[in-house]
Amino acid sequence: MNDLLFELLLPELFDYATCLEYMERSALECLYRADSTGVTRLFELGSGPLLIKLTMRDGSFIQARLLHGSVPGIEEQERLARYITEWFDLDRDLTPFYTLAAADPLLGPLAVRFHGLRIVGIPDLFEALCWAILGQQVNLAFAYRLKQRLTAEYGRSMEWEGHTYYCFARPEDLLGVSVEELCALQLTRSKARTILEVAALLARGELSREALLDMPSPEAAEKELVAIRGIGPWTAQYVRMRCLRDPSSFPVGDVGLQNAVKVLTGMDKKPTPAELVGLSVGWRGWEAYATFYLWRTLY
DNA sequence: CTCCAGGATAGAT
DNA sequence: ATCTATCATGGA
Repeated sequence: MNDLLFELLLPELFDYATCLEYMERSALECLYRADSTGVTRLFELGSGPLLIKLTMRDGSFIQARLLHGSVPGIEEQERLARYITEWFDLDRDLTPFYTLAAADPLLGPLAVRFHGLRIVGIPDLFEALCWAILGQQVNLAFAYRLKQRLTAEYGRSMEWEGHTYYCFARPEDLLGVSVEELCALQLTRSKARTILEVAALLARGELSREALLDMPSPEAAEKELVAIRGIGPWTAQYVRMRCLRDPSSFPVGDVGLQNAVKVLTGMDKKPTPAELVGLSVGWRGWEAYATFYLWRTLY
């Protein structure tokens, strides 16, 4: 099966190959498979599981093809199209970012080197929160393993042509689960407790992406998230950046960001958050993109 | 054994 | 409101 479902017109300043290079960076990523031909991912948006492959046509369209599953209805296809748009930040006009980057000694070379790279997002709030929580204070390789175990245990999967594709667990999938069960997957008690708390809040409708986006400001949404035990500034800013799509989010406490700046500027030690704020005066409004491009230099 | 990794919290100052 | 001791797990 290889049905073309729909096409999305790509914006200016978008480079699919550059985005794919970023997505190929970790062989440990379990929630999609990326190679130079495209990205394949398992979706659950309504009636049943859909294995979707995104490819490029003519350098100006993304094609969504159904590899396996029953052909979704129009409403489900619209949800899929919205997901893809969010995933690759297709609605964003990057012109202002490239203008300011060109005048910035740190970002200038990166804007050339990674031209057309978008912040690859995590549209699903539960997945974004879990990924951020799992990534707290551990190296990325270990964070990927934790996510893989969590997904294999509580998510769903599909075999197709010799590969296994996974869907991340939904909040409801974790409702009866205990802290001990998650600790058995090598999560710390804090990560386990926080993920279960977030799952419960989402399942009860007391937390949602829509509600966070409806708040008066991204800062207000961040405050809401930080009120949850186990979610600090870094986690909330990370979610602002990759799920809520706030281009001005700036996770200054991020060790990866600090290391990237240290290496690129030749500093003898990592910059403090205050120093990062000082460096970023020219990035106003686009700190998240600056951060993402700086992270990109680490791989 | 030590130090670090895409931190957070409670308690002290 | 800002510092610091502590937690906690795997990798180098």
